[in-house]
Amino acid sequence: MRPLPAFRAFEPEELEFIARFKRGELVVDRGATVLVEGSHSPHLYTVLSGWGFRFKLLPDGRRQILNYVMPGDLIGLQGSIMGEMQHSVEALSGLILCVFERDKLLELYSKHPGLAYDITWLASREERMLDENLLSVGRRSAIERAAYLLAFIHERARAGGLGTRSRVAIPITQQHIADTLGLSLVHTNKTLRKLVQRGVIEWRDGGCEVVDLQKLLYISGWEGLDEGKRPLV
Amino acid sequence: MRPLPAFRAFEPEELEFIARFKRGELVVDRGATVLVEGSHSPHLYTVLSGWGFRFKLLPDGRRQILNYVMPGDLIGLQGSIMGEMQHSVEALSGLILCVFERDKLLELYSKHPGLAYDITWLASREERMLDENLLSVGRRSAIERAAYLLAFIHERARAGGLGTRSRVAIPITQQHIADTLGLSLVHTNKTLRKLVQRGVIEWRDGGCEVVDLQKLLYISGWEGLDEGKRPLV
DNA sequence: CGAATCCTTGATGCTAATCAATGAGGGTGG
DNA sequence: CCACCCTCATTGATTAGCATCAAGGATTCG
Repeated sequence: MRPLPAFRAFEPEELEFIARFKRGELVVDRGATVLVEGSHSPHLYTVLSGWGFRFKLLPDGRRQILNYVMPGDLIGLQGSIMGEMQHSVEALSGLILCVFERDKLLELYSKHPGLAYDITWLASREERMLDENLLSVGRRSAIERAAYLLAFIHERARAGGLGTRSRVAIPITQQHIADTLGLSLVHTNKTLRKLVQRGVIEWRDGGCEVVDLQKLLYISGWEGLDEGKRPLV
Repeated sequence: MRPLPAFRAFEPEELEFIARFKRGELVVDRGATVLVEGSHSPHLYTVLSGWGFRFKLLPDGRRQILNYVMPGDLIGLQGSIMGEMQHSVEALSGLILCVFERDKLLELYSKHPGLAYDITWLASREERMLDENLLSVGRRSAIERAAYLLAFIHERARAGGLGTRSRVAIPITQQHIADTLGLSLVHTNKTLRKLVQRGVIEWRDGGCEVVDLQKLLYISGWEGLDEGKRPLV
């Protein structure tokens, strides 16, 4: 994954530290829960392959999906830094994770300021994505939200090297989209049908694909992702 | 502010570095904009006193307030780390800011890993607050959202040492609340009236005060803030 | 073949948006 | 000092967007 154009180049000693920092790999099945709200995980993970999502639940079961996780994303940082996980993470597809020891995070901060900075970069980027999602859920109409979300996921996936030739199969159900947008399942379905009818997306066999990104961006009123090189811890 | 029970103790050399890191103080009037979306600010700030809010705008003027900033909060980190501000910040009251040089952030990371860790802690905490706000806007009803928001602001302010004897005057208009909750001004007013009638909050002269925190928490279905010691950069 | 999961569609009702208007301070300039 | 304006809060009437209810179809899997 490192050679991908999206990722910054690392120093040899940084790579060496990361290799030592790494504890092992974890394979998670589709639908399994990786991290649970309220738990104290001794680990921190980097996604090597697959898709997942972060979410929170209300006591009565209402679910809000906060963001999606894709290869290169760090998960469990909040739990490592603040003690207790405040959200859960579930696998959308089979997931391979690189496992890190939470306790070694302090060592990373003292010995590798460049990597520490990268971690802050990732945290900052997550915040940026959340800001945009909150804007969407709070102020955009149903169709704008749906268009924004799909364009956003599509762009992120493309930037991370997923899919082939501008096409990405997004492994998601309409229930996930509904829980991300803060809409009901039924209304989400009706909204997505409109996008399909306008020919901007296609929906097939348990997933979705963006057909016309430009039109999707236009509907959402969003300008698209604009990230330079990013770190990969 | 440092002696407050909410903040962690620092080492003398850390304090010394922070003092050198500090560039000066900035006084901002109520209603003024501190940081603008799209700009490249050479500075990073810590709030010394006053209230403000972070927000984003859609091209047609719809506004979403993302979070509130209070004494001890760091603002502009996103801009410093990722280059361009992706949100704006406006002063809700008169604001005094401690100004830091963006360029010295790298030096901080190399020489003071403890402080670097603190900055990540703060970023992580911001993410946690955003997660909770997103859950609120996406999945809670109007009255739950309003109750949650006011309880949340109240608790944060109390934890930061604002107000006296469990009472805090929150310097906010109903338009701000509406733009935070993703509701219209009219509906927000009607919802707040219900909270006033139930005797859980009071609304007076351009602000709001929580009267019965327990009942407010009950209405919102939220369990309250639970932070231990926090850093203050 | 029955069960489970996911998608789809129509009917109905409620929550919240929009429209419209009024009132209560506070500040400013004549 | 008062008339005017501006901001903010408030309230009623109407409309629209979305939720909820209900049911059925398609596909996969054991």
